[in-house]
Amino acid sequence: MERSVRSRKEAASHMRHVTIKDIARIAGVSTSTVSRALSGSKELSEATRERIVKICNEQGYRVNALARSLIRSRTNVIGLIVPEVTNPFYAEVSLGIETHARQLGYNVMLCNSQQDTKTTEELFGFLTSHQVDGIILANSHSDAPRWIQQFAPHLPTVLLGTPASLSGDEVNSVCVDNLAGGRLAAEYLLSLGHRSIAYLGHRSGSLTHQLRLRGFMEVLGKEGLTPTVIENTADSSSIGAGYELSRKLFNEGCPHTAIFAATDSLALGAMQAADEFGISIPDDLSLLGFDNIIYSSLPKITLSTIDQRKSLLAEAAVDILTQIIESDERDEFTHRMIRPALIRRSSCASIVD
Amino acid sequence: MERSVRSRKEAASHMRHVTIKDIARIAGVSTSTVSRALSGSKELSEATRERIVKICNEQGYRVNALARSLIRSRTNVIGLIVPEVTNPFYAEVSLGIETHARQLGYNVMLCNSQQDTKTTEELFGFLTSHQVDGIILANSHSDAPRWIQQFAPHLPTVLLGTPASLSGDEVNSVCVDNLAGGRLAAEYLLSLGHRSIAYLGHRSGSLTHQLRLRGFMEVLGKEGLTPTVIENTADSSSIGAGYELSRKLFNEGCPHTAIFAATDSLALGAMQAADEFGISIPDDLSLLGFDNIIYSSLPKITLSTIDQRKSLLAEAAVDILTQIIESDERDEFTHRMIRPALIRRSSCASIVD
DNA sequence: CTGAAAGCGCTTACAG
DNA sequence: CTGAAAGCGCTTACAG
Repeated sequence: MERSVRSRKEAASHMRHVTIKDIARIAGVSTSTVSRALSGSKELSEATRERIVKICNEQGYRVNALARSLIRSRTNVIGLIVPEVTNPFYAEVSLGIETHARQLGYNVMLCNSQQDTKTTEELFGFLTSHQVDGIILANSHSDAPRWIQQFAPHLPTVLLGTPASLSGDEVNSVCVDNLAGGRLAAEYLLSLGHRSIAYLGHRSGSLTHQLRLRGFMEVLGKEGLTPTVIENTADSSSIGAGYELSRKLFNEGCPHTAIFAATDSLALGAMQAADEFGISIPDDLSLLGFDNIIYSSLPKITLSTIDQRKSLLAEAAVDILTQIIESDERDEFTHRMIRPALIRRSSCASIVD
Repeated sequence: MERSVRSRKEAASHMRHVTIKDIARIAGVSTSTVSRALSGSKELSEATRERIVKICNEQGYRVNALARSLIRSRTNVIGLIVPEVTNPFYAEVSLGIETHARQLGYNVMLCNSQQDTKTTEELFGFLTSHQVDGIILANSHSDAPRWIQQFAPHLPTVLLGTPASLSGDEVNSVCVDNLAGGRLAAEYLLSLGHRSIAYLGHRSGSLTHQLRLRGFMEVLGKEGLTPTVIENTADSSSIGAGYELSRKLFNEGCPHTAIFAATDSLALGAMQAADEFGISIPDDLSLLGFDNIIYSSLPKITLSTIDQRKSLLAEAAVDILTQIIESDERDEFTHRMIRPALIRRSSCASIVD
């Protein structure tokens, strides 16, 4: 009788999941014992635990993560908000975060904010509602620290990609050392013999860009050199922006032997423009990027660049976040810098006099 | 007394979330009423519902999705398993799926399987354990239909990217019409005047490739033409594979005026090889790809190709899945084909005699 | 070593 | 229109 009601239900909806109760009944023990057998609690005999585990496998039992999380008040999932996964930088970061998190026993819920503040706010709400243990916000918008403070004041969070402004902002952050990156770029170009260099696509509103430029100028300055800074007034460092800026530069008769672009995308735009102007890279002009997005390694592109080391960024973000989660520490804030790396491909050549 | 215990707890861990009980106490109603006010149940007076909603906002209340899902036995989250988000094809598909799902009130949990069977199995288990309402598996491996049947026999699922083998496989699927894509490629190349064409990188184990080739040959056949098929024995259609295959072809003195590559990545490899051999595209050789990955639109690349229309694929997959979820229908299987589109860029030229 | 009981934060018949 | 009660599937002190 009861059996028949049961099967009716099963037919109507998808198969009922087998629960801890079913296992308990079959094993002839209490649900507490089953629970303990599964949680690896060592306060029960090896014999029963094995028997129970065996039954679970036979029955295809899977713990209901919802119920478990509800009672443990831990979900072991962390939220990740990126502008768009289709951006290769964030795709790599996402993969790195997911992989590393899984190794540490966490799963990630990935959300695309489309670089929209309202959406970002909603996503924070959504993730909170799903009781994530923490959130990583990957974003280089200068308001990002504020978003974190407003939208998730009580949750462990880390900001990936922008340095949190130097003081006052109570957020954890991970980013590449942009200052060092700028220096690295200058040293490399200098070592190749370049002395007349343009810095392409500086967005003065971007903290990241500011730091890159500062490091770059610092090193050139020691040689008594000053780069020509080409400002980007658009609001993103797109290929298109790099193209427009470079066209203008080439039209005016570019006097430089090398261009350091604020990002790889800008450099890609510069390549396109150079192509149209019959300027050969690197024979006529050396071109150095920043980011090392996947595109840059493509055949026919092979852009030399400064690597952001996305997997290190990803790992550091996960490490910091999980430490906060597991230590319950909310009064300290850590800022981690990753050392950038020079990637030599074929877009820079040395000047032979 | 109780108060002081409470605040101690708050200090120790992160702030306790405000629950439905707190709201009920403040509003002077029962938790049932609060619940009803939030679920939009219309069986309560507009006055109280407004009052309750106001209190919820003031208190920053957010429903606990875990508890709600547990009792509703619906999570409104769908699982998505892709090989790797860093693959631009899957990045676009992921973004499309997340965006469309969110519009329909679903959230997605994205997992990277790294194209590994064991990982795939674990991910199915993980998602099941998290009680997702359904799973989309984006994968072009020919075993994919079997994975679905084995790992998620009782869950709504859809396979994106491969056609489920024509009968027997009880899975839902969405993919581009590869046969039509092959035809489209042939028609285009023919219209440009090409008569001696190579089909580059055919993997005979791939159902997708088989269909592309069949459509391609069908149209050429009508003109009495047969393409030279260059087999790819490697297990993936990488840029590297395309490069190696093309090098060999060019070394042997390529007699063709056009190459149709089985995928864009292969075409990219062909570009690289052509560059090295001093073969100009499209002046000396026309090159047509398949997929339309983002790379193909990059400056200096501008590959003509057959578009897989990822956003349509994504939407169709979500639509099918949510319909199954909401209808509880488990005995029908739908296979949706998306029409491919020709993208003309600059890698194909017409032959002038 | 094992079980009964309480409870995580909700929702939803069932009464009124 | 509203409340008391049961229950979703688990875990974890508390007893024994």
